[in-house]
Amino acid sequence: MAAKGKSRPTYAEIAKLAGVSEATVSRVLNGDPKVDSDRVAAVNKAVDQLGYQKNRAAAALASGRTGLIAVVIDDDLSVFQDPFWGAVTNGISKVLMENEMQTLLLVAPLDNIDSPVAQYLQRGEVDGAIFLQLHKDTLIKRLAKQNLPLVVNGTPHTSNPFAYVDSDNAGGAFAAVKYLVESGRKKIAKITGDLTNTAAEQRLDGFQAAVTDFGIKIPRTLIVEGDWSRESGYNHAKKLLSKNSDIDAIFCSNDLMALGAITAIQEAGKSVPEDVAVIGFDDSYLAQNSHPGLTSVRQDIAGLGAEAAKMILAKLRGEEVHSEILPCELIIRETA
Amino acid sequence: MAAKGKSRPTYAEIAKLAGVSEATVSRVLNGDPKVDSDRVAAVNKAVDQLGYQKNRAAAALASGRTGLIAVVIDDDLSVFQDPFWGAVTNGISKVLMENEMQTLLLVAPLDNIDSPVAQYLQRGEVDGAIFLQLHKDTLIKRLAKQNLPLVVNGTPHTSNPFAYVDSDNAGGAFAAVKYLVESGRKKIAKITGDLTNTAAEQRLDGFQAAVTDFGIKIPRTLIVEGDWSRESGYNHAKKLLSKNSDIDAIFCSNDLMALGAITAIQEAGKSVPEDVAVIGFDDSYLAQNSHPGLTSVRQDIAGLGAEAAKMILAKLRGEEVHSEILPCELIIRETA
DNA sequence: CGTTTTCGTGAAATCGCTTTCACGAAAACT
DNA sequence: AGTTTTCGTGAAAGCGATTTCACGAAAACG
Repeated sequence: MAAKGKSRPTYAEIAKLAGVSEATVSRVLNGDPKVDSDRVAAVNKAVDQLGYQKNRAAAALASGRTGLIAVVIDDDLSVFQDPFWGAVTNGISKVLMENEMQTLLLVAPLDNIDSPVAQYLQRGEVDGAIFLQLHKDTLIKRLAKQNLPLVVNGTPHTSNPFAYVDSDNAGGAFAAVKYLVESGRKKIAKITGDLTNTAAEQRLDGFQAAVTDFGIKIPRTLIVEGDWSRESGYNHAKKLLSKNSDIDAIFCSNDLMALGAITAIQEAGKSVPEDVAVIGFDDSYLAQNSHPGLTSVRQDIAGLGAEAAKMILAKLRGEEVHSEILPCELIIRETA
Repeated sequence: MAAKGKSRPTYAEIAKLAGVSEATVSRVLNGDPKVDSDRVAAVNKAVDQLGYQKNRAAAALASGRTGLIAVVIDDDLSVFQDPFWGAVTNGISKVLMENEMQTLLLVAPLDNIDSPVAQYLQRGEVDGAIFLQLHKDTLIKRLAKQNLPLVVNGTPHTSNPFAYVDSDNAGGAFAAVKYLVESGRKKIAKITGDLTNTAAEQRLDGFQAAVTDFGIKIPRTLIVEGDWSRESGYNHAKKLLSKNSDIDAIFCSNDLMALGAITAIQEAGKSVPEDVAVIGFDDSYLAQNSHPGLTSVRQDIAGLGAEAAKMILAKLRGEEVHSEILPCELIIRETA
């Protein structure tokens, strides 16, 4: 009576072939250590022989674990305009896949705490979540309270007990300034990102730490707040240069503003890097393909994703997880 | 005896509260039209009252439908370096989510037909798949044979019955050339992409169609094959200019090569666009943020994703699906 | 008005795996 | 040697939906 159809094999067949119970099959397939090794071998052999592959839905229903990790992206931020988050997601996906977990992409506005995404996450349809660049942490807090394992990419504002991964923004900024100082620059301007953003804040902190460390005096007026856009880099640089003709370097908190600054510098009749050196941040596609080549601080983007994934996996295993800060590297090209 | 715990409600509770059977609950929740309207109302009311949310795993096990669509990305192509695929994925995700489906991200090398990804797809753990930029179609063919609904993003080589979405590459190229001709350019060079790629091919076709249409003569030597890289744009442009000092426009099959070409033109002591006009393709982040602003052919990237998603959904509904070609738009900036 | 269809409905089987529980055998204790 | 623990194992009870099937009532038929 046994269906010899084309349908995929189940535990029943494996159990019969291996001469054990279905319970034992389950134990073997889930790596339970206390199964007699002969039986383990028998089951594995049967599995191979039948070309068995587990039905995830059934496993999920029975165990309550879906094998899915959500990558949550705030739509508002037009996150995918920049390849940055794509690369991070890529890194996440790779590590998860190696661990037989899958990546579920959740792109949606996160403003509303009762949005479909929020509901989805609370419904237990994923085993964990990785948030990319989160601002408001109301949702996160709630989810954390519900014991959904989660990891944040980027430093959260509040000192909540969220595990997070981030680049060493301050360290990267420090290295950039160090390099500028060592190449003889004295009057270094800084165009920050939107300072409500922790990354922008940290990059500024690193700048100031370096300035202090190297004992150079930078007047307050040389530090201005941009908004990450090319225009903001252009406008700020223009203003800075008109008021301070002796500026010999501008450090921008991202590449886009750096490119804007370069345009402003050139329009002011000065050359880069001879008159004014420029350093960006991110070592984005833009920096890599600009002309002249933009010197920039590179983040370990794939690493950011990979670490986040590893952290989630560790959490699922019930391990204690600590936040991680990944080092940045200064990539020297032509503008500094 | 009924557990009044915190666990989520199930059909059993809804059925009891609404005074109907579980079967009817299922019918209502799945939109079966032939249920008495009073009962529909009763069930809906109970659902609201209990704050019920369906358990996907259970539904998946029972129905064989997972509610998941895979977005398959070939890792080889470092697809996420360019925000293009991220944007497409974003578009897909949005449409799927509106239809209560989720996006499963599968990033992996697709060379091996027995790779984990391939297995995963064949295992029926997703209801359908959208392939981004696929080259070898061995895997696709096999999956199609297994009746996995799938849609390809980008025109496949073979004239297989795969449904696909693509931009009107030829049309976009045609428009670019038309614009060049209308602004008085006579000697237009073309740097193509890697011609094993269908998009590169189509962009060349469009170029040639326009050239023929407008009755201008372009010597063979003005059409060269690049490889999408900045260097290839630079090198080809340099060579072209040295041999043909009267070139007054270069149309490149992507933005990166266009930027390379601009550098070459400027190094040759000519100005853009006065001496030589340049048009790129993709209207990428790069084009939008270059200086001078790069004139480029924009694809409807989000539309590409959205259409692909809609096509998959239609296929799931059992509808006949036809491939779609989305129009491109010439974005005029400063280089032409 | 009797007979055949159609229609809405509920009971119950099912999807394939996980996990609790109980049990006998072996190991570790008095 | 007798008792208590530990250990590996299988039977069986879920997990929470979907779907088939059969049934009575209503509609349509002759």
